[in-house]
Amino acid sequence: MATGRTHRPATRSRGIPEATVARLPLYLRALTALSERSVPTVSSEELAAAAGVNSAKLRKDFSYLGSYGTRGVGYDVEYLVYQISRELGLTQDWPVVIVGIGNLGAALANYGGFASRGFRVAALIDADPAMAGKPVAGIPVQHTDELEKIIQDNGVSIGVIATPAGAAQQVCDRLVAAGVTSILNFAPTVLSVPDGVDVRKVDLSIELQILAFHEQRKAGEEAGNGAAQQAAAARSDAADQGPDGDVPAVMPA
Amino acid sequence: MATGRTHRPATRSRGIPEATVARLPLYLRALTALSERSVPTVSSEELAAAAGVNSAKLRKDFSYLGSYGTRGVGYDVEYLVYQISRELGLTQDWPVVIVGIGNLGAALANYGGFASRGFRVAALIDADPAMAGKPVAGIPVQHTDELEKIIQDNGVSIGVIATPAGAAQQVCDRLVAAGVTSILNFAPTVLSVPDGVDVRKVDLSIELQILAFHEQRKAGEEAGNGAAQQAAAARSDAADQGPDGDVPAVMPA
DNA sequence: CTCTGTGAATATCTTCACAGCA
DNA sequence: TGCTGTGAAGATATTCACAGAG
Repeated sequence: MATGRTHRPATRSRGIPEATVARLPLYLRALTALSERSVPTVSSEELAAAAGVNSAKLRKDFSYLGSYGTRGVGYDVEYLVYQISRELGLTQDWPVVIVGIGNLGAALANYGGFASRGFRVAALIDADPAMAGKPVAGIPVQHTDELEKIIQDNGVSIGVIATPAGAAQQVCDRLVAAGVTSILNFAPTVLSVPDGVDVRKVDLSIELQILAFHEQRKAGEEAGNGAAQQAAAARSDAADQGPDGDVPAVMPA
Repeated sequence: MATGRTHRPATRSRGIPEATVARLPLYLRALTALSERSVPTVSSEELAAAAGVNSAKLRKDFSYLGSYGTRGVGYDVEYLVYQISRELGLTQDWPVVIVGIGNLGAALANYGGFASRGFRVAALIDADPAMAGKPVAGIPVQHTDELEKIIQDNGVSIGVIATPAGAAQQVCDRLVAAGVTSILNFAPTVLSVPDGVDVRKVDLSIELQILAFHEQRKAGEEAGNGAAQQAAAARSDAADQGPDGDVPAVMPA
């Protein structure tokens, strides 16, 4: 099955574009904050500002979910929180395992945001026998030998890989064989998985390199400008994780 | 405010599309691995497989950099490593500060991939006075009061924020005021920055939510199928930022 | 012949701009 | 009115498919 070329048509899962799905968590976070402040409704303009996107995009995104707003008024915060949560599948509980309990794995285990939204750390797994039984974030680390059993006993379908790069593919294979179909990969490697398994990666080094690229370009273009330029407060804001506006590129003063 | 309409033409930094820039680090990693194995040349097909992308995309990406390949042969590994490194600005040294030395900050400080490619941890900064002076990853933590001085003395233009969400914007403002123009944000908040400052974010919780969305859909579509995968159903795959597709691409033995 | 480089065709995403409901 | 919802336009990104260099 080497050179796949199964060429799926990119298949936006149901009818919701992938780009929209990636923004839903952002909206949800902003809405949750509003909800905690007991704000009853928001306009697309306000919510968009809070989420760091433009309002037309937000409205278009919501239009894929249905018509949950009221013209002339805005969106009901609580209702929207519920709808987005449901759409994202956060109304159910997702047991997650973290494999590789080094510095990063431990940090992830301790990360509060984990538990907050439907995700529950079902187990911590590490290959080092010395770690076995040692509690991290209140959860005892288990040995890799138990991996398959843990996955099955807990009905885990989401796995987080925080091992060194060299071990990642092997761990991945075992997770998938045991039934995991979604993987969040922190190891700096490309993982091969069968069709039907989702992989997302988080890679510090790649992010820094992308920043360096733009940084270098800034230095080159402003070619003489030294330090902090208090650009007229223009306060654009970092939108998506990816393409944020930036790029002064001969800014039109 | 929001509706600035400054409408810069999206300005792909020079002429290199953002999507291509985001993949260059991936290619570079694959090439570096080949280089270490002393492989002299690669075809677009092989390199694409190693990087987890399709070969047409890779060739198109490289075409933005110039014509560095040889028809009928492939690409010279060493040469390409050099060209991509230069394009990404990795031939120079980038001092980086990490602000917020909790579990995550400490993990990042210890992360090897940091130093590997032109990035150097110039300083660790934390608001907790009790942390001051304590070495993490061999680097003594300094107090937030020193932030501006550290940035200026070291000529830092890239900052990493690993503080709690509540402190992130404030830290961000100080970094920017001190001269930082690229920020990697690990805090689960949207940061506002002036024009000309790049922000990229890494957010565990968002990634998990995106996986949950697809996971839910899988469960729904296969609707009767119990455990193991092997769904014939339509497949989406890791999209967005992690454009490693399904990519079986097993090494051609 | 093989494999790059690229125009052209698609597919996807973003933004505009405005009809029309509350 | 004020704001949502959305067709249509515009911008990016991906993929195809093949001319042509080596």
